[in-house]
Amino acid sequence: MALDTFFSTIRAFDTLSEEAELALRDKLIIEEYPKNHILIKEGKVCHHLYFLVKGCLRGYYLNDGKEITNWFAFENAFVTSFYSFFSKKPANESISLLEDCVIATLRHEDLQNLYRQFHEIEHLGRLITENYYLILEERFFSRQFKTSKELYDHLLTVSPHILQRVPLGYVAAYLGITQETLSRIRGKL
Amino acid sequence: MALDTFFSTIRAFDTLSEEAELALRDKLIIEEYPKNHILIKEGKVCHHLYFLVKGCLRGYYLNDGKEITNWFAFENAFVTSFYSFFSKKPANESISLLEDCVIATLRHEDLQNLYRQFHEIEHLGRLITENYYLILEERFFSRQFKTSKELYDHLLTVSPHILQRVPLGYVAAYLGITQETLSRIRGKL
DNA sequence: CGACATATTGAGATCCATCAACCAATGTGG
DNA sequence: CCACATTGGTTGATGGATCTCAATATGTCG
Repeated sequence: MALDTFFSTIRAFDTLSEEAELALRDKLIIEEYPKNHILIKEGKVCHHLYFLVKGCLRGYYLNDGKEITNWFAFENAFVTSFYSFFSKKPANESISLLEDCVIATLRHEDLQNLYRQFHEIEHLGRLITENYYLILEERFFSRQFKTSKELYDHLLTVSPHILQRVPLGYVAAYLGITQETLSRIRGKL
Repeated sequence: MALDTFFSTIRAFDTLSEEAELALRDKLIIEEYPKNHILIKEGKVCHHLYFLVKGCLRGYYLNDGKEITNWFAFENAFVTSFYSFFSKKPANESISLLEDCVIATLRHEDLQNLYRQFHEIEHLGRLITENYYLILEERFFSRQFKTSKELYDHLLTVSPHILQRVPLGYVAAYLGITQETLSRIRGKL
């Protein structure tokens, strides 16, 4: 079943009681969306937390009218505009699908109720949030201290298949450089 | 009392029951340290969460043998090597005091016990973690899309007094540029 | 095939790091 | 109270990385 990967992902953080797991499972909705579907639109409040079961997608900002891809996600990642989801304010970023995707959806309100009802789910939520904080911190750090070439090489070792699934321009933006620069970095090998 | 500012800070996130607040208060230790004291040393595991009651301090990395200040904190901020504190691995960064400081200290183990014992404290911990995530995300975003001058101007509106307390070089590193560049940006007004 | 997205390459401009000199304020020990 | 070191800040010259603009492949899909 599609939700198996969801539960094995969160089990890496902590195990839930059967009761809590059932309650959580009950609130998750599996949906399929086609490539290029807009999951979150900038300016709108995002009321859902998504878990990407299959496919990949990108988050991007509008800067001077141009889309700047800021991150992407692959299988088994939590996805949302964390800013909007946490703060209930309109999102600054949009999310659009790079492939056909299978996504598990959890309403903000349902999650809050689960947090309230199950201490262990709130515990899990805290651990996952901490983990995402560390990932972001690591990325911030890398941007500051590594050269573009190092960032690119590291990305390739972590996700060797990424260029088969994501256009070069998006990867470049993720690394904080332009597509032309990344193309040149790749050329010089 | 020194802990009043701590509790009014966390009350901005959520209120605790009297029982939970007392249990938390019981585990907090107020300490004073002199300027230049090293609160966290790179390479060591950080077992404490700190709350800065009075004073200011900076976190820095070593890069090519040089200290690069990555952030600083003022009154009413939570401070630690989040990486080390969350993951229990040796810290990548050090923290040193820019002024004499009054600091509330909470042991990692005590915090975990409080989390276990009080759902409401775990709830609070989740909210605060989410909040710190958003602050980091905002900072990451600003770095990507704003010019150094914009970053500097924004910093001045948020913390107009900062240059009275923090040497220019540290501020520059925080903004991701060198001291010389920041000096030039300031000159051209 | 034609249209549109994706990738490469080139040339000039720009921002900023680096290296180095210099200056002002402060502090310290003789 | 002076000589000197230390810290914090400014200024100048140079080079490197990368952005921008533009032209030109290379794909890919209806």
